[in-house]
Amino acid sequence: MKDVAKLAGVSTSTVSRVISKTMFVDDKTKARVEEAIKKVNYRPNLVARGLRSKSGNLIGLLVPEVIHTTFAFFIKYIEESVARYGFNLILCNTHNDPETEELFIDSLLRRNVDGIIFSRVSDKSRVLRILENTNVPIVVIDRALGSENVHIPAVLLDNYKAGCMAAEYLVSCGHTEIACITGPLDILLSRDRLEGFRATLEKHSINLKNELVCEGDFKFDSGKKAIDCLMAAKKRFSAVWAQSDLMAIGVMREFSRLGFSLPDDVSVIGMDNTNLVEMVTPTLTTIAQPFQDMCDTAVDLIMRKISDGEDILYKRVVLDPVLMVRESVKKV
Amino acid sequence: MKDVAKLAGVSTSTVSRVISKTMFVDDKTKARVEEAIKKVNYRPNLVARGLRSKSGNLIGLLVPEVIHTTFAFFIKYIEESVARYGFNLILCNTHNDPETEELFIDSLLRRNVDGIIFSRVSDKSRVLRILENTNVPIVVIDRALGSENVHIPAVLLDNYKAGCMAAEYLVSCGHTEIACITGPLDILLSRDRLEGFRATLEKHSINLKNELVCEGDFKFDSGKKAIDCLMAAKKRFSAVWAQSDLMAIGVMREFSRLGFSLPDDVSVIGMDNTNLVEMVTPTLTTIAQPFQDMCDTAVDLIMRKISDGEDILYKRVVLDPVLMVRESVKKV
DNA sequence: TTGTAGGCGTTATCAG
DNA sequence: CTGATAACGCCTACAA
Repeated sequence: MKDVAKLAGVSTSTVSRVISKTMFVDDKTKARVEEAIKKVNYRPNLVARGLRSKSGNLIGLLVPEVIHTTFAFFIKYIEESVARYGFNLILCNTHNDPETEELFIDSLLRRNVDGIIFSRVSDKSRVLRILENTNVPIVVIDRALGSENVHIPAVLLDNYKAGCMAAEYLVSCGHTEIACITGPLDILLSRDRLEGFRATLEKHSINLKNELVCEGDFKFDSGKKAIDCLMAAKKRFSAVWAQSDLMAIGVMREFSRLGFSLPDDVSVIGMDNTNLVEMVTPTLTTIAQPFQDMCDTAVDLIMRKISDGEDILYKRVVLDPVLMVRESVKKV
Repeated sequence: MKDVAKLAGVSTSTVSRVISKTMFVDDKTKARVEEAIKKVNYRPNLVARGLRSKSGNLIGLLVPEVIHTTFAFFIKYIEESVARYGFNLILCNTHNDPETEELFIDSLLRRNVDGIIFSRVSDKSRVLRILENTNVPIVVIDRALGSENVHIPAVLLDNYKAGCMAAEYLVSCGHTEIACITGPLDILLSRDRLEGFRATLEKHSINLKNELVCEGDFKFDSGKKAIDCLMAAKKRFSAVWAQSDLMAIGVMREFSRLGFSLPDDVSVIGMDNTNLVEMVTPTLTTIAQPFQDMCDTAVDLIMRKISDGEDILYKRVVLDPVLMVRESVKKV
């Protein structure tokens, strides 16, 4: 910067002003400065800027896992979205471990990040308290903070409605004996989905028997295990909703292994609409999450807070799921 | 920091020394300082540290894509690896676009990152030249810089050997009429794999006909398309190697759709060993990439350069693929 | 419109 | 072993 200033015959403050475009600079000097900038190929140092102005155009993203889950979508779309704003993304894989979570949060705050996006927070309140006591904009994405009486803006899916849609579709296809494989039931969204599912079935005078509800963990293996469980208990059902595509595919895979033919012998509907749905046979009917919308919304909230100081504290955006019909559900 | 110093009755330099553990401090004063640190809950600001010492414990990672590809593994393992060193990761999705790539590199350098890991570089030389002219440690992972006469350390898979292993296994299962779906042939590793594959078949007196070689793009759809192509041309073959799991699964999916039974009618072997391999029916035999090894090696190289100043400039680590036998290849 | 000077929170250099 | 003091590179009052 000094070099530029010298070359252009101005002071560093003028150079700074030309770069930040925050004050009026005489066109002629501006031109000279810009030329000098090009000549020495000057690039403002973002660390120094971050130190001085407490804003280094950085966003932190915390996810509990990276591979082959819905979080990959959050990572992708959030990175793309912040990049559009000229920001960089610091990615933190918390492994769902509260301690790791806390460490990362600490790091991010010490880096003066401009915002933090959380996809899934563990329910440990110490992290939440840290977050409440900072003025760095925070947005939670994908997972509501349930009982905790904490006010952090969130971008969420209408999970209750997702359950309704899954049920409605299965019923419309003529199914009456229906099973459900949920996510971990200590997670609010799993319960919301189940409630919507159950309520809608009841609306159609179908009782979702408890013995046909299995708790999974959203992963592939738990879909397989759930089917093993149900089959071992000789339960009867013609359709099953798995609350994640991975589990749904686990279900399909296990039925195949057991010699069932899909969707003739049993119908499966998933949730998420990951890329996997087109890769299996039959292709998977599923409830889509609007990942990109969710991510864009989350980033927008942060950016608005940053630039306008807009009060997003009590904002809570709820987006709608979408039914994606493919081949894995049979009309009976 | 000032507060801590005041509370402990020392100067800020002493506080700094206690934190960085770089010089000897009297045990008693050290204890006082540490107590004061706890008392005011002091956390060193990483931006200021980054500015002063030009090292903010940050690593930049550039990938061409995030979702459902092998890059997800790189992201996961590299994040985990740098986290073990107490570093954070800045994730940049370049979309394979040279301009975006350049922008990100620029950003990273201006942030004084301690190192940059590239998984796939586009062949545009301007980026490479930037990288050569900086003293920030760089490691390329996964994709060699071919013809370019550029010296950047790299962590690579022995792709030639991968081709050999795929061929060897198919031959050992009795196949003699074999097809291959490659990655983009302007990428060196695709060619390496094909050459190893072809050479090994020839060693067994099998000629890999050009009409049985299809160029894909590593993605799911191109696997499907390749099969359409081969079938339309009424080619005969009993086994096919796809140079990525995604394409292999595209192949399987397309065969299923066309009414073939797998692996009885045709055998498929993939490459990568992604999580998908267990999700399809039949499960996919594949050539595994040691993703975690590759990532750990890449990060280790960078860290050694950072801490010991070790000269990694001409280092080139080549790791071996591993055959993973599952159900998708039939012995004939 | 432009220059000067001070400081953002650390660390490094140099005395003591 | 410890304390001043000066930077790191930039931004921003304040003054001119």
